[in-house]
Parts: sequence; structure tokens; C-alpha cells
Amino acid sequence: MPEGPELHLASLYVNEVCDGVVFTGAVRKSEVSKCPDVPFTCEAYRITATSRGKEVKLTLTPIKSADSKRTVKSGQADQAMDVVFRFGMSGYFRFSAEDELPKHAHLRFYTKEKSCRVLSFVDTRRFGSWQPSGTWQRDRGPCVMFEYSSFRENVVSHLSDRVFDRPVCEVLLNQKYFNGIGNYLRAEILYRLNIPPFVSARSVLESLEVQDSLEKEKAVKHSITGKKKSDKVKEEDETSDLLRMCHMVPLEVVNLGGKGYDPAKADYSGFMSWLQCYAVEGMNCLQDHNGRTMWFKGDPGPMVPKGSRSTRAKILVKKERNDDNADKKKVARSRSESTLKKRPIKQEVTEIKAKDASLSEAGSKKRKTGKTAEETKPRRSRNSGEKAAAGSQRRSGRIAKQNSK
DNA sequence: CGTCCACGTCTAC
DNA sequence: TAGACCTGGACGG
Repeated sequence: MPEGPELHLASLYVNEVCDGVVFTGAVRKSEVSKCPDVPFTCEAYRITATSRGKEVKLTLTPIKSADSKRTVKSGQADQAMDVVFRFGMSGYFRFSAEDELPKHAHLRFYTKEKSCRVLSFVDTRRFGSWQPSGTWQRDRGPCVMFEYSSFRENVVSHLSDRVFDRPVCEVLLNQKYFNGIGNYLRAEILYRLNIPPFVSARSVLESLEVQDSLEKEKAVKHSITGKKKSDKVKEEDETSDLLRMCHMVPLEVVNLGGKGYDPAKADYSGFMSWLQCYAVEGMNCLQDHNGRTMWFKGDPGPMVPKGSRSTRAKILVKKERNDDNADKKKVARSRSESTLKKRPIKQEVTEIKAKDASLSEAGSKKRKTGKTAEETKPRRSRNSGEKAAAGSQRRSGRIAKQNSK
């Protein structure tokens, strides 16, 4: 799931598995890949990684052997090289035995071990890419997670840019300003703040410009008067501010992974239960102007694309209601609270029904009753598309039906 | 079997 | 604002 958090977890994974490991020889590319060769060959080198938004940079560092000063054989690197990766829709890193290379391992780094292991860039769909001797892509903004203040400054100082005329849900995918946000994060972020996806980005953000400058003034005053800087306004900003959420929400995902993240033993159940809106049963969705599925709850806002289908997107997550027929007031309340505190409250209302490492369930029915209102009336195109999805990767496990409760 | 869908960019009309 | 770029899983017939 390559958005900012997954790219960052990938960099942690590389640093962990490559710690103390010596690599050797050439970097090898799959036959089928159209990405450039990586012209780096070295008798002994190490690999480290960093991430920024939706990119990961590997640094290949030659190990200088004490004695051989000029034994730089021809074609052997003596300089470090950076390789910058973008993951497309399906990229990830995996460290495995040489004889257990994953399918679609398109770029490979070989260890100098008796029974050799391989760090692979795996990318089923091949939308990912890498750049040898690479740098962070120009035109991508600061990382929403790890360069927060410059990220914020970059947005606030460019609010007159016409891109902010567009619906906020589409602007959130603009990596020039929101490097690291992707399709599931935009849904989760807007959902938590109850911001309709199809309102202009500037209308949501322009109040921040004022707030930010007020903050600065206040900071100055405080530094003069020596007052404390916590007042009510400030505290409200902590959670209601869209830019702050673009920082915090991805970090929550990073912290789900925590220690020992390993794509080999991918266990998405924690992630699935973390999702509150994206691909969650009962949420609405529409195609944005780029044909991407926007998940949301309630009012879509005025800038919905003409003729936008209420798509039949895949539902990956079913949450369970505990209360029999109490309904949605509760949900709404728990949601706004969830923004504030780490709540164990959430489980009281929603509970994922995911099996082990796999995703989730099957079909819902179309039940034509109630179904809230038709707040979204783009075009009555067939049933309001509910679908099933989810598959269990390895396990066969055909799961539940919609027994419910 | 075929169709639709997927966590993202890219470039071309 | 379309497509192109790809593979594969879920679902429908």
C-alpha cells in the first residue's frame, strides 16, 4: 500500500534487514523492466535507506578495505551512489534468500554471503520506477510526515496558486504540495475533520493563513511577555487543522507498523481495522475528476464532477455495530472524539471482522430501504453499488457472508 | 471465460 | 481531461 507511511516503513525495513550486511557485485535488473540500469558494481558495499513523502532513497556505500588503497579495479565503485525509488501502485522491498526471489523482483542487490541473499525491489504492476544517481524529485513538496513545518509553509505561502481552486480532495493528491498523501489518506483525513471532499481547497485552507500569521504574532508577544502559549484557540487548531491532520494521520499508520515490519509476513489486519472511511462498508464514494475513487461520508460538496458515477468500488472493510438499532448518532460522536484521543472507544462501536492476515468479507445486499438519504445524487446509475471484495491472499478462506452481527 | 477494480504517476491529443 | 502503463484478484455468466 504505497503511500507516504508505507514508503517510510519500507525505508525502516531496509535499514533493519541490511544492518551489518555486506553486499557485493553488480546491481541487477529484471529482463522485463524498462527502468534504467543501475551502473554500480562494488566488491563490498552497504545499503541504507531514507524516505521523503512518496519516495525512498537507497544509499549504496562502498566499504573501503584497509589495505587496498588503489586496488580500485576498473568498473568498481569507490563512491557512494543514491538510487531514488517511487513505488507506483504495487512496489515494495523484500530481503530474501537468492533461491526465494519473489515474482516481479525488478531490481536486485546481492549480499556477499556464503549462501547469498538478495534485497529486491518488487513491483507487480511495474508502475514504480527508480533513478540511479538520483535525487528527490524536483516539484515534489516537503514530506508531510517528516518535514512538517516546511510542508506547512509551502502550502500556506502558495494559496493563491490556482491549483487550490480545485476540490480539496483532488488537491490533496498533488505531490507538489502534499508529498506522501494518497487515495486512502485523503479519505481518512477529510473524514476525520468532516470536510466535504468536493469543496475548494482554498476555502478550507485560507483560514489557516490567518491562523499561521496570528501564531507568529502571538509567539512574538509571548516571547516578550513570557506568557504561556496554550489557549483555547490554539488547542482547537491542534485537531481541526487540515494541514496538521495531513501530518498526524499518516504518522498513525507508521506507528501501526511499529517494530519488525516485514512485507513478507504482511499482516494488514491492523491497518484494515484502522481504516475508518476508505473502502469501508456504508461509506459513500464518487469518482473525482481524475477518475479516482473518493470515499467520504455525508455531504460530497458542490464541486462534484458532472456525471460522476457513484462507483462500485471495492469494499475491503466491514465494521460491525454493537448496538442493535441505536444507529448513527453514536457513530458520529465516537468519530469526532476519535480525532482527539487515542480512544479505546472505537472498538465499542466498530469492529473489524477481518480474518487473519487477509482482508475481509464478502457481499452485502442491496437492501433498498432507508439507506440514509440521497445526499449524493450525481446520476442514478444502477444500484448504489455495493460490492464485495477482498480476498485472502494466501489462505484459501472464502469468508463469511453477510450474516452480520 | 470476461469485466471491473486496485494504495500512482506520466505524456500526449 | 483522456489515455497509457501493467498484473492479478474478485466476481459474474
